[in-house]
Amino acid sequence: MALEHELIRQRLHRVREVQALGFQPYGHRFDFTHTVPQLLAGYSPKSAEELEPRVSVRIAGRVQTIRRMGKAGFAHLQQSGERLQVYVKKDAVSENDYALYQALDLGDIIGVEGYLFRTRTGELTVHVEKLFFLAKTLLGMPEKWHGLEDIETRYRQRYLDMIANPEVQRVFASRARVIASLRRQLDERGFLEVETPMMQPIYGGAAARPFVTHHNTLDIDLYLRIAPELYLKRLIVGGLERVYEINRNFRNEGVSSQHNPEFTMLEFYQAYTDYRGLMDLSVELLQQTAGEVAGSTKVDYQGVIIDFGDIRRFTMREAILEFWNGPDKPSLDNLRDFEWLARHSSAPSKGEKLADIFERTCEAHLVQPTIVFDYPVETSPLSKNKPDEPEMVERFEIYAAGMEIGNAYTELNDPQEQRRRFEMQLAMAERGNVEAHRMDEDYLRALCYGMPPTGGEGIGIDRLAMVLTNSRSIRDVILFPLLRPEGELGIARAMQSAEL
RNA sequence: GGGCCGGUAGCUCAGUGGUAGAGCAUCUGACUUUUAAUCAGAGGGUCGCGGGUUCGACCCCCGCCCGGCUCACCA
Repeated sequence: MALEHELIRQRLHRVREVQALGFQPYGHRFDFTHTVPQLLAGYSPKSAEELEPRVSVRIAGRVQTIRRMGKAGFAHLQQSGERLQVYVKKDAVSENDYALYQALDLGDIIGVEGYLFRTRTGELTVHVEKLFFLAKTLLGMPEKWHGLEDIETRYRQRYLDMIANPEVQRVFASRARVIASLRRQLDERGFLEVETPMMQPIYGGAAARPFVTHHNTLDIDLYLRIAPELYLKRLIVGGLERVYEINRNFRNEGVSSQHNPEFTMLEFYQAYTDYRGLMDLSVELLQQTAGEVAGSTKVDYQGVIIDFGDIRRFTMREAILEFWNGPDKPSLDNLRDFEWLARHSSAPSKGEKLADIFERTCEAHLVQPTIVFDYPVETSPLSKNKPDEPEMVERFEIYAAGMEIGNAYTELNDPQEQRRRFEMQLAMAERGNVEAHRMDEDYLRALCYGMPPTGGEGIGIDRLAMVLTNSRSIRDVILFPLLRPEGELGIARAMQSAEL
């Protein structure tokens, strides 16, 4: 018989025991005076003498350790990833409370009432006078020394990961601070937060394959958005001159340590500026966010200090020259020459060849925060041409830790040119590019009403959070990353057969 | 999708072509300031799944499932 099965039986028996002592195995409200982190922060610096007169506390938490020694014992209660010790002495509590202490299992959630003191070894501890039972665990906790290390289990059962690996909670707290910081900075600058459709009849705003779903009553297929861009720019047409949205995008593509099929993007649009203005704004946003989240513009990422205080800027062609590694180093003129580009890339068009060479030559080297600007028109169907070089557009990307974390451009607001760009994309689609942009007539119509000159930018929240939390995989900053389903667990059956 | 690596007790991991192991956790007992508490004893396994080879397979072979890394693609 499986242990898990047996353990559930044992634990259900414990539930009876707890009830027999007059406690509810799944309690109701518990009013506490402090959280564990509050007590640790407030009283860790205090000496034993400073804990007089007695400081009375009521706290709740999950039992993480138990050391029983006959007529007394210790336990650690964990809350928000931090642990505080409690001491239960037979003489100091009621008979029932001591019996409850004897019946506790690792993982149970309890409350205690008592006062603070320091043990002989100096650890801040609650001297317990009263116990409360709040919730029973029926399954075993991960091992106390190594914790939960199996990566698959950590992602599938994130709650266990958080119990066993308290630093995980801190990562997600930092992720929340990234979002809060960006939101506050944009609000302060007069940007309005909006929400646009996630289910779209025509997808667009990025080069990606979509997820398809179906609405029954209307009997239409809809696409989960790959980007909110075209809706946000409709709002610019309508006069919301500074808008932003922070929410999920969905792209039906590969999964990797840098890609999850659903991911969080900040997109913001500002009328009457251009990509140069956005470069300056981006630098401010990133420096401020790094400072708030990591405590400094210099952050340690996998052993390398990444400095958001010093963000370099290269044109795409300059970046290729800068990071070219090997013989046959090109000149700037080479990078404008179709023949030279064709010798170094098999991508279909001149601009795609340049972008292809850039990605292969530079991306891995862009560890320090870097703005790369001026992109080929073929790869940027929604960006405005450079006036003096129409085959290039006013676009930049922000790289850090070898990843693209931002993408911005002067928005194309000429509807005739936009129409031609869509047609160019349709031609690319005919040649087999499954990610080429679709014709969006409704968006064209909006542009026909006149969109002010505008700069727009997207920042990948997950990747930024990776850099600022020193996380190696995007799955470490997404609470429930996409995994293949596990199949039947059999736990319902085990619980059923263990029922008393 | 390709290549490489992994899946053994609840957790962390050993293991060998010949009856499946350790530590922690669990259960029983001792212990009134311990802290990876300690001490004595006990239980717990379809060795990811399915085939094959073999007198005999956790181990060798084939297929499949799940995960990690990496390449391709993408942000």
